[in-house]
Amino acid sequence: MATYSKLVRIVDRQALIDAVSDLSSSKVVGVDTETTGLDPLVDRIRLIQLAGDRLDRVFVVDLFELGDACIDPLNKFFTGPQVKVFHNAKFDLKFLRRAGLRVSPPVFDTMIASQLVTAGLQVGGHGLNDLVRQYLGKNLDKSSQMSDWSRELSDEQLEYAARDAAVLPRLRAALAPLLVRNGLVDTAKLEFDCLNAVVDMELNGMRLDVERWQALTRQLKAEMQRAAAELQTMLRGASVDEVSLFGPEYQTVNLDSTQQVLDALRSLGIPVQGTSRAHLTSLASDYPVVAALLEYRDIAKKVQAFAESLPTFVHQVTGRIHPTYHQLGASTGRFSCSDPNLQQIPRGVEFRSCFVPDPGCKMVIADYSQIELRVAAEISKDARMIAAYRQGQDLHRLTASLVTGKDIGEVTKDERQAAKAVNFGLIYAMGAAGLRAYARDTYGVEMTMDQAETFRHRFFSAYKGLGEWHRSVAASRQMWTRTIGGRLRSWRNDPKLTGLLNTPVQGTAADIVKKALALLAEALDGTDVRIIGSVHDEVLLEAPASKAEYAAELLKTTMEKAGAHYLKLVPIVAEARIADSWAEK
DNA sequence: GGCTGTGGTACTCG
DNA sequence: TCACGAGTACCACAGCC
Repeated sequence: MATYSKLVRIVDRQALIDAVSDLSSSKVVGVDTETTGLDPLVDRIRLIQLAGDRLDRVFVVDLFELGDACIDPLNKFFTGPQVKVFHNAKFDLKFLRRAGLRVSPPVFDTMIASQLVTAGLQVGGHGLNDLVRQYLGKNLDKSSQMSDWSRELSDEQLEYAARDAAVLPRLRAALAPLLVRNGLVDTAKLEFDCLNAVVDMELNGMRLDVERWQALTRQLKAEMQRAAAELQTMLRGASVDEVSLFGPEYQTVNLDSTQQVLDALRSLGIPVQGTSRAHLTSLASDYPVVAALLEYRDIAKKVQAFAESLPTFVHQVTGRIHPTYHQLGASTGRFSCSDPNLQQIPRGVEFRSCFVPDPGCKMVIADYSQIELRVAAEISKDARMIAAYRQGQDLHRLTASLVTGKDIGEVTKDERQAAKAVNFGLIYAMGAAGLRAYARDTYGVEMTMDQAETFRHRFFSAYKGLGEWHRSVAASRQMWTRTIGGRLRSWRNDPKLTGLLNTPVQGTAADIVKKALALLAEALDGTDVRIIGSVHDEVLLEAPASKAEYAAELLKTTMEKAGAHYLKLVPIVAEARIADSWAEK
């Protein structure tokens, strides 16, 4: 598949300067890299391929030949006005950054563009080869992809490298009209603009106080063993004689097997439907063995999923944890995170206090205040919610006063807590039964079925706009939704009402966080304040102690500015703090 | 008997 | 029995050599 006529291998500085000059005639330049491995913290870039859309040549820059002589000319190009087209830009940007090269917008990522236009519908892959096949009707030979790029390069390798870059401007030309047609230009720009922040978060990672973590792990494991032994004895209650006859090894239950645990509970005469927490909580007060099981589960989860696994992710070179952020990992537009998933580290102080800044540094942490409720107020245009937020009122307290009939000043702590469950549950059209269960399990709030029904009724009498929004979405029978920023999600089969309501709210919150990250990456470029993580409504920075105040102020104002970019009726508030670990409030 | 992949369950987060 | 969105660990099972 010939997509270019000439491959120009660049091995000296002057040739590179000439090449960059030639490329200035192109508005769009495909960029790809070949690296000696997959880890930007260990491996190195061998080649950078540049393919201008107005040239029939592809420049293949050999970094092993050029060394640091490439930095200035390439930085001139990468900060220039041309659209730099990548496929899976995050991968290349991380390696480029490590080589001292920073790419400024405009950037176009064909993988992200493809994910956006399919809007959450599964359509096969978004690999480069998938896109070339789909949009250009050709097949790419990827056989050189995993070849050894650290030695003398064969013609075949060079051709492969050039071809991957050459195809990118053409892919962009195919994808850009689809973004336009689907109203996704702003969303695409948002995603492209926050690439540098994602690169920051992955390259910087977070520091784990390993000794502290290991001490925690030892303690949790001891607790787990105690809990397991106790539970094991209680589960064998019906067959104590057998145990005394055949020894303690007899009839042990695999505590991690729901099947065996269920059988054991039933053989004790306990009427269990399933072994999930929802089934068990109501039985815990009557059956000590059930309480023991819940306690064991609690500790076992912490040991197995977190305590033992996290240290395996500490990087050999940096000593930090570098997770992978999946920019479009969730179909609402949120990030997902893996290897490890730092977005689900338990909230408890004992865990989060192990995440610490480097010596001499502070963590600067900010989160949005009730962002989803605020977005729901904006989308539904509910007059009462909007007024409350404009006046800086506490919405949970307001809801408590509306459903109890009390004055705002007389609302108790417990009532406010109950109202939290009411707010979060009911904005997405939860039923009374669901509300009751949700309030109990999530907030420890007990309410009768009648109370739940009454709360629900009063809630929608108070927030009429919210109810109207629910009715209009239910009546629309739409197969798609959009966030305020225009992000699209489509369904193949009839979506549930709750999904139709939740997606634009969660997605708009994601738009806001991404906008904040994009602004931050730009504002912090060239400083020693680092973006180290993001958890849905929270952004974490690490800064030298002397700059922590500045960073906190910048973080708060930037996050609020991002909110104001999307929300016009409701103010968005972010709260920042300076801390010596992730745990401090 | 041991390996791999898959689906289900349970639990963590916002 | 739980509003939405995720990832991971574990078990159970099917299919394979």
